[in-house]
Amino acid sequence: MIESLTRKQQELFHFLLQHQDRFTQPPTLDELCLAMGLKSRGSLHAHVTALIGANLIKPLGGKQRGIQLTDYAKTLINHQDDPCRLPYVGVIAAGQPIEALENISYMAIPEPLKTDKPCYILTVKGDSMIEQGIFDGDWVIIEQRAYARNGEIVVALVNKAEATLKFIEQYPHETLLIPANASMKALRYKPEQVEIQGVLVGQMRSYTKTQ
Amino acid sequence: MIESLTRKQQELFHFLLQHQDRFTQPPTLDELCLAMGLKSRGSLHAHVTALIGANLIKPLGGKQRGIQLTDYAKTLINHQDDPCRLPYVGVIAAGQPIEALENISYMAIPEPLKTDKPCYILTVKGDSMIEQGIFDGDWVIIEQRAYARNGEIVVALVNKAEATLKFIEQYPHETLLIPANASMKALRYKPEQVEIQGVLVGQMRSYTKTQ
DNA sequence: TAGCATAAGAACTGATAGAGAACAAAATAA
DNA sequence: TTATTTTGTTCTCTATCAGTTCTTATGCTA
Repeated sequence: MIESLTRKQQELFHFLLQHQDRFTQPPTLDELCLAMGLKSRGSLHAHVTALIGANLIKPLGGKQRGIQLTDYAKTLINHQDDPCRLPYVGVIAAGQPIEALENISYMAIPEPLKTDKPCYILTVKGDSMIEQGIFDGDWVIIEQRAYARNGEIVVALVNKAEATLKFIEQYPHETLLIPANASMKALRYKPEQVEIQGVLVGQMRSYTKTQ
Repeated sequence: MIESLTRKQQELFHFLLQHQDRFTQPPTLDELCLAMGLKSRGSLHAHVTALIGANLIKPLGGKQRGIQLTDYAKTLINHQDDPCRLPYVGVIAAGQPIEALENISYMAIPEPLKTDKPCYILTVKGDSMIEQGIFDGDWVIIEQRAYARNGEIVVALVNKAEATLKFIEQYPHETLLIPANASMKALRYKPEQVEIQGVLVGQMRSYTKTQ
């Protein structure tokens, strides 16, 4: 996405990332022109349109409310500026798609619980990993990647519909998703049915909120 | 929600947030007009209506002087969770005193994993709490206090020598320290043998460092 | 040369903001 | 109670603002 931007477009994007706190309200084109030393809204608008195409800022559908970064763009800053804060994106319950939140919030995460790759946080619903010490209501930190080694715990999207947190075993003609719960069985799929969305790298639990 | 507001509407909302203490009673439209430099109540009223539609303020049932921030709006204020840092003080292994570190280090801890009382962090050694999802090598966040309710998980110092992480049950003539591990037995002590050093409030695990 | 990125500026359109009038409901004073 | 003032609500009208779409122009590079 970002690679397809021209130099000026990247410059604009980085400006928006770095100064997003500076604006209490989303900036107007005129304000951005002033800030970037341009004299014409029209010129800037072309760059803005490119950023919208790259899914970095949101179009506001005819409204006049300034331009806003997308959630996707915000995850990018996060990795650049403040490695300790990760996006909390929603809830993962076995058999359901990940329930995404309207407003992504950020949590400060201890350095050892994450990797230096992009990560995000989910809340776990269900007991499928209970024998691995992952309980209903725990938070998990997931490294965003599309592949895994056998024996890793992954966020897997099955049939493009159901998300689940399981051990994974991948063989040429079969992919197994294995719970850590004696009362549940391993699930067998064709490799193409299973899409890996991330790998477990950390886990957290609060004893004050849950009980 | 808040994104659906126009600039002026957001400005009004922020004004209300910042000056909510300033008004002993909810402000009238005229007072708000004065404060925001408007001359017409009618203009302001449109903004107020928009904020009501966004569930940010509520009218008080037809009464005058009615506008108040909603609970939802108040949650937006204290949303700034500063990454707070807790001291990492050492290792707790059942049967050993807490092995204190020479140099105490600090870790950034997510807000929900701690309390607003003083807390500290230990590394767990051993499997005595394995059925509670607390594994060898996990970090635990402990709220520093000298008392506990029955059923809480505590850091207990036994005979002023051995530290351990267990469920506690306190009775007039007996204190029980109960592991969460079917292969281990509960330990019985006289109350004066057991000193509580803190109560478990959070737990964390890294899957990248431990395996 | 053609093609692209960049910029300026004009012109257009719908969104937004504000003033003021008029009226209704509520609060206050008599 | 009644009369008066304050406050909330609805409306119209107008001016301005902000996003968009143009055209034009200037470098730069393959």
